[in-house]
Amino acid sequence: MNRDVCQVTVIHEERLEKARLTMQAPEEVADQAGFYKLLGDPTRLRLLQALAATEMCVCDLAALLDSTLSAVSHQLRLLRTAGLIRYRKQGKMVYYRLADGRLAAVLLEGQRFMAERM
Amino acid sequence: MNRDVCQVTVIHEERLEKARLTMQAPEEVADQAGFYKLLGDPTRLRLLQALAATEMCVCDLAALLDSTLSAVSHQLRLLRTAGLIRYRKQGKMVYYRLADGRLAAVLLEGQRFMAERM
DNA sequence: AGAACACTTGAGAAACTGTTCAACTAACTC
DNA sequence: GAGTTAGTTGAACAGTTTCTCAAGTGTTCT
Repeated sequence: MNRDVCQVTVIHEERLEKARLTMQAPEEVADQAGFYKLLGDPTRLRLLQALAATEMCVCDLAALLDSTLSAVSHQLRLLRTAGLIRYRKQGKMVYYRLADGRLAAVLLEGQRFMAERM
Repeated sequence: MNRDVCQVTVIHEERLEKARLTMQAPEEVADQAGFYKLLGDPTRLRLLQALAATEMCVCDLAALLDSTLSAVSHQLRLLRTAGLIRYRKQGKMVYYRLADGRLAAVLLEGQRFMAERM
């Protein structure tokens, strides 16, 4: 954080104004960045891609990612508390699924974006 | 990483098969997660949102984010080497812009997703 | 040439992240 | 009840990230 005042010389004040219009408020930016941060880890992204296909229990997910129950459970908790996934208990098993079908759409759009650029 | 073999019991083999179809290959997942990771930092996300509005020099961006030239330059380098932004030099100033208009679309879709969920 | 400006870069510190391991809960089985 | 299985949780550790500070580059100005 800066001391008191921004000492940096502003060159194009009109561009700053234009940019301020399209930018989100600080709190919204934090939420948005938090969302992307969750997608920004390979383990979590694979979990989400898997759950986009079908509901699965933790055991399945651990086997699919060739990981441990513990590691998967920790990551599922993060996705869960962020509201990206939901779960239901059945006996001693816990089934996870995407909370929102539109998340699958967002993931697909991200894949398309990466695939199409050169 | 696991030792040799996955000791986890697979409960629903058919679900794993279904999931494997929608999931990306490991290398693609890494790229995709790397992309989201870049968006997952408030400073970088604000830079991208700003550049989605208009081309700007580093000085402008530092003033806009109330940050330092150094901090902004470090983050711009990450976005630059990832190919998300480009720059042109004009005299002693460096103007940055989004490399791809579709990135602005992706950012907007992300905002819409966050805004619409309850 | 020398000073000023816009920006970049490397190193270091502080904070954060993701995994592992061990201990735990809760449900099912014998 | 004792044992097993599915899953969660907390602590600890290794690795990563982001900022700051100081030093550097290259361009403009006088």
